[in-house]
Amino acid sequence: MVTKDYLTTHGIKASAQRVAIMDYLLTHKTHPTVNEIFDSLSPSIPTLSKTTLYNTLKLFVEKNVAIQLGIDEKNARFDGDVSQHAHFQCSKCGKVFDIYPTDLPVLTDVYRQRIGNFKIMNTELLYHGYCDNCSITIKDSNTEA
Amino acid sequence: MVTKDYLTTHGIKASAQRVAIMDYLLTHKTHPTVNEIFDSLSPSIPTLSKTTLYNTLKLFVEKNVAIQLGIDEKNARFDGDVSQHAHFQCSKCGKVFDIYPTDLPVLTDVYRQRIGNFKIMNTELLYHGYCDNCSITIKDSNTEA
DNA sequence: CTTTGTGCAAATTCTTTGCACCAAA
DNA sequence: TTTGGTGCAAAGAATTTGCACAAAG
Repeated sequence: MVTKDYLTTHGIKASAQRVAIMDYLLTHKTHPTVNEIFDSLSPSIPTLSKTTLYNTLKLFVEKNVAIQLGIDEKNARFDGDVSQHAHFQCSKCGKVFDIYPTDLPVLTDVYRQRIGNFKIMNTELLYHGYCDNCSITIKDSNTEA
Repeated sequence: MVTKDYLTTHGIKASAQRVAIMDYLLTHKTHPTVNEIFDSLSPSIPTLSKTTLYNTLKLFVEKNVAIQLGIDEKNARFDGDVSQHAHFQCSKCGKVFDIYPTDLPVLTDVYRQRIGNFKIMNTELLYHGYCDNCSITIKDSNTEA
């Protein structure tokens, strides 16, 4: 299985849980919260615990096979796409979307530099606003959360 | 007092608590957490409650006299500087620094645009790494948190 | 009075920790 | 065996909620 190799390549010992979690991240590019991952994997791995999820996701971030997003003020969200890209969260529906550098006027230069004497290890570009779908409906109703 | 006018100008009714909190934000550009603000103001306003802090900060963000930062995964942090600027958090000491566009190669163009069909209301550019001070000490010790 | 702000206490939610059990090398 | 992974239950921390009292118009 590819995911297993992907983990071992990055210095992570494979286990059924870890493979399942990595699989989930690579398959569902929805920037899931811990709970969302848990709810999705629980049926197939009934014994799965939140503790393992937290442990594993922390490990993934340390080993650079996942990133933790700061875009959602409520929950930690995770992304198995570690390539350089920005995120957009809709303030109405809460969904998080990927925005790749090609969609942006200028961006890549800003990344991974030294600013003054600060050594930058990683960069996060976040946008909040209204997505395609909610930009329209927001005019009709005030059904904000 | 200037702060009081500042609040009323932005459609916020002034109260002793609100003025004190806004004052704190404008004076201490340290991107404080709720607890930091609470600990600082408690001595002078002994009855101050966290509830009021949460209420007030939420109100400030809604009225655009403060922004809530997503840079710190642990706690919400607030900034009374609503001008466009980026933030850097040191992974070692935890301090948050302001980075203004002039310090960056390109930045302002990226802001406040429409990307595809998304309507962007606000933008946050976050950097994680090691600050001036910790860039040096990190070589000597492994005293990471 | 009437509306709005404040703050205590309790409840919720998210995350971490301690410890015992399991599995693989 | 020995080491490392898993998961339950409890603890901890941050934030929200319900409600009563106080303040201002």
